[in-house]
Amino acid sequence: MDHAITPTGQHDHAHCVSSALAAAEARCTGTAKLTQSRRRVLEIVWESHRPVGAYDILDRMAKDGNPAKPPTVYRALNFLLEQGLVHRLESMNAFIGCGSTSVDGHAAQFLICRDCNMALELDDPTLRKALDQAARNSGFRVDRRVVELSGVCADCQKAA
Amino acid sequence: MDHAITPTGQHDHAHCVSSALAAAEARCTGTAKLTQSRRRVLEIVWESHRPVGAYDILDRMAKDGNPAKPPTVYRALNFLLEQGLVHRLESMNAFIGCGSTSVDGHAAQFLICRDCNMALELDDPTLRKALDQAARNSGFRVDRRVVELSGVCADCQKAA
DNA sequence: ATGACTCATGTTATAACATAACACAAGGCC
DNA sequence: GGCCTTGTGTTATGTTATAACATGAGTCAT
Repeated sequence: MDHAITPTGQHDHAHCVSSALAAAEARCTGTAKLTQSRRRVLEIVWESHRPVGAYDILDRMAKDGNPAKPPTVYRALNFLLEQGLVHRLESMNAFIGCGSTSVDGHAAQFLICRDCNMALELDDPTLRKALDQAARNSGFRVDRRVVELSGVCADCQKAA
Repeated sequence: MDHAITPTGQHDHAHCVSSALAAAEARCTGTAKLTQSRRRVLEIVWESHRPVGAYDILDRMAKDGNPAKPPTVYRALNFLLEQGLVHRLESMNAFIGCGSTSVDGHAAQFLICRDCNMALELDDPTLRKALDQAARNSGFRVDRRVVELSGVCADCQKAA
């Protein structure tokens, strides 16, 4: 992403979506192709910076006139997860577009506002190192990191 | 807990359970009582240091001769979560006994071994501060922390 | 160009996880 | 006793996710 994303989403979202899609196209050039249904799911995920549930995506597709069944959506989501194009937020059973182009994108941390439901992706290498070091101190080798902090974002604090 | 817990559980587990139960009794002296069914669920959770699913608990209770329905178990689990006696591991939809007596016990971090399924609870204040600081840098106020690192524990690395 | 292979999709059914809503019981307490 | 709070029982249902099997669309070596 070459632009700032604020928690409230006061940004050029069309640009946001188009650059996400472009990045996805660029990444899926090999055997792993960004097919129609995968692209559609990715677009839906990127409609907001709020996490979206698999069944929300299904509803959205039904409204579109392209009704789908759960396996279709879960397959697309799993593909997008593998490609590092979306994240799964474990604490919400929901998905969000990956806003990082870094190699470590899937080591990201999330700040989830319980008021406005916005999820802000951090990609803080210091934090990642601190987490890995803590694990290493216990002899653990870390494969996967789930770091989800819930609370109230700056804007919602002001509003309250 | 006044004793070491190793990832492989090479410890005096009877002591482990009894001190967890004693701590629970001590905590639930006011209006929030540790009733029969709550105690039973807590005991089942403490049978191992592995996260246990709500429906595993139901199965366990059925085998005991005390069959229960899902709401019974979820109510007990919610009570135990409120009292800080168990944790929920979001990335596994499972529950584990809280091995911390500290005030910040619910800010814990977990190391989950994908081979032996053991979950080791860290309660690292440095890590907690680093996470809160990162959130604060984005203007977030943090209410709830989900930090779950999956990988391979020291013993399973040796075994492999 | 066809057979074999791989990858993606469609479809049905069901598994796994969690809660709503209502009825009832037990104990405190004025 | 009447009232209130807290906990439990029960039925039903909501929500999230996957298994299993059939079909189709493209590639590619022979």
